[in-house]
Amino acid sequence: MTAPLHEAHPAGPGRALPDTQQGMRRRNLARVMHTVSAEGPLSRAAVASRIGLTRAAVSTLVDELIRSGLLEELGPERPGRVGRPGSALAVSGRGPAGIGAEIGVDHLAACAVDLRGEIRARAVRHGVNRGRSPEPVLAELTALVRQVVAEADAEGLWPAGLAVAVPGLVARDGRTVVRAPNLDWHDIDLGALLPAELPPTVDNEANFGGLAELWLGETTPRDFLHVSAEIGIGAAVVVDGRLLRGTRGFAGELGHVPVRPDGPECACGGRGCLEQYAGEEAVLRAAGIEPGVDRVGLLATRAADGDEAVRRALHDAGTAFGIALTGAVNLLDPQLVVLGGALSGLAPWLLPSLEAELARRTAGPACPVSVSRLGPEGPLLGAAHSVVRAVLDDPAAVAERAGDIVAEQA
Amino acid sequence: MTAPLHEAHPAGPGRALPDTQQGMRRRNLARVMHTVSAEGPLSRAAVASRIGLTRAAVSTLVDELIRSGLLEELGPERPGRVGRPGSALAVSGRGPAGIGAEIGVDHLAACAVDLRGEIRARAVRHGVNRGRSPEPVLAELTALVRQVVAEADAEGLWPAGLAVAVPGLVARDGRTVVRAPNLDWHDIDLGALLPAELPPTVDNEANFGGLAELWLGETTPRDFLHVSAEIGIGAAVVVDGRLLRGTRGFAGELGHVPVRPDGPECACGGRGCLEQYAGEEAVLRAAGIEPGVDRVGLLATRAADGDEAVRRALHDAGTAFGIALTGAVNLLDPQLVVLGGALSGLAPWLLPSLEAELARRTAGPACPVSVSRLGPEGPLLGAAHSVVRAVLDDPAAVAERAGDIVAEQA
DNA sequence: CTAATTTGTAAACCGCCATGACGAAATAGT
DNA sequence: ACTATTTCGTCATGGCGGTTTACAAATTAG
Repeated sequence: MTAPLHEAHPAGPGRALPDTQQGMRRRNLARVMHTVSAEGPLSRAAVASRIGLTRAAVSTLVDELIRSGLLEELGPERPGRVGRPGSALAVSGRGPAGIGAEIGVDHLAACAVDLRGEIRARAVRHGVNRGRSPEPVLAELTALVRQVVAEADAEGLWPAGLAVAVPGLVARDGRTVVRAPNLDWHDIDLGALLPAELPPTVDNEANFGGLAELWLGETTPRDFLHVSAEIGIGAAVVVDGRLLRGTRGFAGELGHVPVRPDGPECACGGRGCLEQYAGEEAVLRAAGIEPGVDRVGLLATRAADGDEAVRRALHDAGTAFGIALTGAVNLLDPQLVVLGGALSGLAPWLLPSLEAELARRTAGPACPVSVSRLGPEGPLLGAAHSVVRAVLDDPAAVAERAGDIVAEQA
Repeated sequence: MTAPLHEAHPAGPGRALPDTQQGMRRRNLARVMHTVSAEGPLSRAAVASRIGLTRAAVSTLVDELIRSGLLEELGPERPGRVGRPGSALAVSGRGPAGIGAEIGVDHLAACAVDLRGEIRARAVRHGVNRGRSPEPVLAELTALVRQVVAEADAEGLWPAGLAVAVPGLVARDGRTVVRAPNLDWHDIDLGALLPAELPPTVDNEANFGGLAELWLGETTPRDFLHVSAEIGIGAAVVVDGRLLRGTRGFAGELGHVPVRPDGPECACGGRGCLEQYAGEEAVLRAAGIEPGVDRVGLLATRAADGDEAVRRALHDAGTAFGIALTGAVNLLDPQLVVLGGALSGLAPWLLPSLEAELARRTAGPACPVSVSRLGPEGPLLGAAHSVVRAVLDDPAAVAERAGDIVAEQA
């Protein structure tokens, strides 16, 4: 599996894959799953009218999905409408689960999400990972993953895949961490260090955060820019509901967009990159936060307390964000910019100057900016959900494995 | 027809369209057309092996396409290989044609391109359009289009659609020009002013230029940024072989990416936008080119002659491009940046500083920059080809109309 | 209690591609 | 020269998948 899971079926005029009846069946199975997943309990007739197939066709599709354990029959609906009530169908709460994991600078986490999107198991382990070598960290993470898988198993769930969010650049192979500055990792093949029993997918935490916003955000459109600043400043570019990865997988490096071309030097080789003004280090220094633990938390506290130096630092960071985002908005014309991750907590003090700068530099109405409500768990949830989406995108692929599982249990 | 023609069949997991056998047939017809179009004369067996269907299936598809006049049988191949030689199939040089048109600041143009990609008719009319009202300009353009259509008709071609490239922002409806600063047009519905007998599609000239690069460029990848500077500085963002349009259709506005946040004021409301350093006006002023006709031509001549002021102006413009492109490359991670339009002629003097700036600001290998070979006709060709692509993308839709045409002729 | 409406399913049907067999047309080997 | 081999295009058959049509079941409206 070289391509990320949730792009298992990249459709488009470009592909030269054959179009056979089996493919049609698979796509229609996926369509049923997506419809039921997105619009809650639904009768066969309701599904049929939404996806444009006949009731009879949907019946056979649903039968197959129920046999595979991906859908469940909840029983007759209780309608006030005339006519025979339908039998409500819902995505199964047992069967395949998506396993998400996250490698943070100071924590590790894993969780299991069922097809309904419910978190069914989770495990967190705090501890500084900065500077540790990959092997012990991955060993700890593997233990967490196994723990979560075991918990999920106890609830009748089996792992359909594992997705890992890391704070760094990940190659398009979905397993190699090219550069994770805050861990000091370079060119590490995580695929080889993760539990062999699960097909793992690795991606940037900003990307998974953006996907979480796309899939779980309440009013998130299909075209937006999700900005997060856990470590470096990263952005997820979502276009038409798809994540833009770039040729090498490095798209979204907002942190190194030039803000002042003659500004301070940056580790990337450039000068005046956004990170020099709005990166964690830069802001903490400008705010006069002394070294210690949870400096970002302290930053938020002091900002809330009205500390002038802190407020000014955040104001200036917001201005820098505004300049960099002006460029991004001009290039991409997104429907929305979402501030996620650590930024969401600092938004009250960042937003005013950010929005002012963006508005000033935009002809006509400026791109709206909102704040994510997913909190710090966005990347972890996005990772787990990416596996769930892969199942919804191609239920037939999973159904085979599900059959094996059922056979084993019998 | 609200969506641009060449996106007639937007496929993807997001769509909720039914997947029936008719749709399958249509997609397979499209696959045959694309394969034959892209890889020259091909036997049925060769097509079958490329698209993964059986020879029998391809036979029936090809029969249908030949009956519709979209494919032609060239006769037996002359191979040195063993076995019965195949019968070469080629895209028809008669039948549907794409009509492209361009509204430039000082010219109008139209052309007809057949399914093979050959230009079969063209018409140009010089004359300054800046400041003229849309109606007379569109009337002239309509005359050019009718002339081209008549020429094409004489060669057995009928117009399958009309695409118009304009130097300005176009709404996503594909007909409204929101803002064309160099024409001084605002919120003009070109759809209402164009020949009613043809379904027109309007788009930004930078976008069509980028699509021309994608479809006609010799080594153009599927992920690139095409920069053109006919009037303002525009870019076409191509991701995975698809043009990124943005929510409102305004994506690619590279000219208003901030280069120096405190630089000179720009008409867009911002300061220090790329256009203030690399826009036509700015460069001409810095180069000391006096008012007159064909100032860009003069610029190139003097640069070639070694004029120091001109060279310095272009060097500085290249630096500004480098800064703006650094941001774009960090955000999009394209495989290539292509300089097109007027920029290609000035590339010798822009490239060195541009590439130096880009390389300096990039960690690791910098994104390669190349120069388009399409010359100033890129947008016009891209427009005409967008209609051709629409035919290749859904031959069944055109086959119906083709049937009508044949019936009329009989 | 009947009529109307809607749901889910079964049987017959049609369209599309796969399979397998065949003649046609070339090359390779004797 | 003649045969064997290979490849091409086509035809008949079959399987698969969604549609159409019909019908029983389950509800509401009158």
